[in-house]
Amino acid sequence: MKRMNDFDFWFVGTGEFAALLLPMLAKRYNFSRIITRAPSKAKRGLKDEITPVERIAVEIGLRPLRTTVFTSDELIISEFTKSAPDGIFVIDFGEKILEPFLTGTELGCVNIHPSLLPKYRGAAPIQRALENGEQRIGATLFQLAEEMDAGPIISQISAEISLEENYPEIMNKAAALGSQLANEWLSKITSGANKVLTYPQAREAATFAPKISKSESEQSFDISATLLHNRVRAFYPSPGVWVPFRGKRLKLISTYPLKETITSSKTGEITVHEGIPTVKCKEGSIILKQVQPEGKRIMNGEDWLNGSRVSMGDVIE
RNA sequence: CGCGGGGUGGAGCAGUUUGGAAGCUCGUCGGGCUCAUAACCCGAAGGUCAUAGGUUCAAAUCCUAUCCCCGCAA
Repeated sequence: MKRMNDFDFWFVGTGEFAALLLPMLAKRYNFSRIITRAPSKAKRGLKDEITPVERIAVEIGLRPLRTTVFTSDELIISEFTKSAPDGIFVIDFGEKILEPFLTGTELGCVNIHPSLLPKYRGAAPIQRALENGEQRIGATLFQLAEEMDAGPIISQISAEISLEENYPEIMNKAAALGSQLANEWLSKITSGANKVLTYPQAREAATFAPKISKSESEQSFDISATLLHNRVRAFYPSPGVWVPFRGKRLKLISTYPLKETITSSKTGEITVHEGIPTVKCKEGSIILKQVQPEGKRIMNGEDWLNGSRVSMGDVIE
């Protein structure tokens, strides 16, 4: 029987979620290859931006291999053909996995998805779940199949979340859940060989979580306080939520919804609630705990109130 | 060399165009009022105006260089 460290895996990932999982998985998994995307020109001054996975990999002493298009990368394919690993983790990678990788290993390609599949298939599962005000999130370990996020499930776990938790916090939680699933799976593999059961996803229950588009980051107070709050916490830190204010953008960083509606005030009007700015929404009102005016750094609502000479004015739109 | 905003007592800002005594809203500390207070009144402390150099009788303000923070775009 093979022991834990006899199994050889590849880790293929790009984004923050994969970057969180890599060190957790690397504690017990033996990754012979870390594969991530090549750096791209990005941000101010258009500097080379390495992927979160590469950053973390280097931090923990692993040497990642960069690729532009994984599935057609000659070098990687030839290495794979020569000596395929026992299995591949493909996490938050942003590219559809094709043959020879898909079915070319003993244990297959597995993915850890921060959702309770078949709900929230797609690119932004956590964000969309938060936006919809879900009270439970989860993680799913499943086998990759041809159809996106539709493969058979190995295991799944869920957890309760609160109204105050935002996307990065939930992502951390989901990663912890995901690594737990991965570790349990490894234990099963090492003890019971290939007797890991999977079950198909309920196709008719599937929902989709499309990427957050830039245009969604402009919001107004003409929706319910709860929905606005959910979007603020879901879209943070990128692309974030902003409202137009005095010709510039005012990013809403951290908020909290109130059921109460201040009567006799109109939508978008600012009142001061215990020193903290509060804005009336279509339904209820929203407390601005932290904001970020364009060109400034993140600040507390009170500070913004102090410096910007805001009082009982209007926030347009 | 993608575009742009900014660095001023502990916080957030005004003042820079038209050089000439360091200001605003808060916070902190002390005192007062009050049954009491996060409310109100009075007072105080606290600043190399990012850094270096230059122009000038005089620089937060004009010129040059550098560092740092941030928004947009991609």
